[in-house]
Amino acid sequence: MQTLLQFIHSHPVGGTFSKDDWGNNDFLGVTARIYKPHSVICRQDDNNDGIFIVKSGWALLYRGLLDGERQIIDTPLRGDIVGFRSVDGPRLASLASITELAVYEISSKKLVEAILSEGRLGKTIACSLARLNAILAEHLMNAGRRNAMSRTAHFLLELEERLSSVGLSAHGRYECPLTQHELADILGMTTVHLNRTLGELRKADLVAFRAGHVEVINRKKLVKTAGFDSEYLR
Amino acid sequence: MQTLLQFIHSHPVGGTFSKDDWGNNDFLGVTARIYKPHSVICRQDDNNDGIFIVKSGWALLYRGLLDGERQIIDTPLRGDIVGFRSVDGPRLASLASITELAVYEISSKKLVEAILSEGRLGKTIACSLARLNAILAEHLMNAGRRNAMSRTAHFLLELEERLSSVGLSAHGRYECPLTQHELADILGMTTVHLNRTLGELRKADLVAFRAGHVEVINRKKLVKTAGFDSEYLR
DNA sequence: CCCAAAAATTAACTTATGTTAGAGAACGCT
DNA sequence: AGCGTTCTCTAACATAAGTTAATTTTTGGG
Repeated sequence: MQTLLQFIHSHPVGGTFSKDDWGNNDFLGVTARIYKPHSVICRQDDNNDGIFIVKSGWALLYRGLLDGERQIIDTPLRGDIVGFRSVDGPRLASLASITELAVYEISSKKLVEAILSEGRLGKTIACSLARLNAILAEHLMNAGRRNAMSRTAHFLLELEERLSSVGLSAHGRYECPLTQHELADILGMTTVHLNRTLGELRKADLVAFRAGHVEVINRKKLVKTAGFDSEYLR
Repeated sequence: MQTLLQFIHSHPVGGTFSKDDWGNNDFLGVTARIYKPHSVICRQDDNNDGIFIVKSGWALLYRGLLDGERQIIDTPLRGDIVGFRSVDGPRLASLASITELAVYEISSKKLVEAILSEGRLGKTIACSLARLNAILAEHLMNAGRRNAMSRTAHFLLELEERLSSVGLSAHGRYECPLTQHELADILGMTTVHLNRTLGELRKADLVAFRAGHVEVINRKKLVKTAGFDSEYLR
């Protein structure tokens, strides 16, 4: 079985983890786990304090409203950190797997201890969180200031970029196991309207999203309609 | 003049900074600055790498789209950190003062050096970023899944809570120098519609926002229409 | 290979929010 | 105190996106 050390060493993504980050703690308390597709890894409002680092697979991080609606906050991908909070307290969001999902788990307390004794780790985590910040800020732009078409285009380009940086996309093609319903939840719109929008994007020969597969057809036009600049993902 | 040390020590907000955080670095390279109202502190796409910690005053952190529209990402308040990036590169957002704004500035490189040598600082920054993440995630909920009325209600309650935690609000009242135009940019809607919405909130005796002053009138009903739970701000 | 369930698609209709335009109110100079 | 500028507020109208509902297609288990 691959250790967190090996994983982090071989996938310098999300926060560019490296061996030195963990100093002499030697990964005490880190557990590797595999979840089945469509299982709930942790629930909003729960009081356990585990933090997850995605090893492989697709997941959804989401928050529910009182009326039963939910908004997907992010789709954590390989190397991303999930569940780090500034203070003790219940979880702010739920995490569910879409595909089979492999993660490393570590308790919040252990991680904080490790950060305190090893400056490099603190830097790594801070950088990873700063990147997540940038992604969330861009999603906020999407939700607030872009229409359905450019919003959808923008997110499909973001996914391509993020997947490509971890070796899961090439030549404008990638596998995306999200249903239209899930994608609509991410983009803060209705399934029906997303479907209309995907149709338009296809008809305009910009991107095609069918059967779990995304294909960028006319990148130049797509980037333009999306108003996409990948800088925020660096 | 107050030093960053003293400030951070006396305002354990945002990331609960404390004296030890800075170890033996003794705040080298930290500058205190004061900006006039309505000045631009830093610009999106600029290449300087300064990081700001807000000491007092109101500011807007925003990102512009190509078509000239902008989305306000956050309103950094006392104790908040602005501008930390995961990698070198141009700024992702602009920062502008609304009122007179006092900040501490430190170069990104210096801050990273300090983090590397002092674990506590890394923890502090990471926690502060985690809190900002939670705030952005909640704004995303707002933009994606709440209508104009609950969105507005939610943000006014958030401001109250954040200001209250730094001693700038009490008894459901606080000063808020934002114009309706700025508030609309934050909430991702038009000035006209925000105006309508504020009118409704006033007529329903939930909150009143007039002349730079906010007053919560019926908290219980307001919290309910907003679907507000302050946990994410802790 | 078939069937049930889930996902995608389309259509008709409704509604929340955007747009444009203008008038009144407040603010900040000089 | 006056005057221009920036805010606030309203109204009439336009439209993107939501709702409901039904049909077709795909998927996965037995």
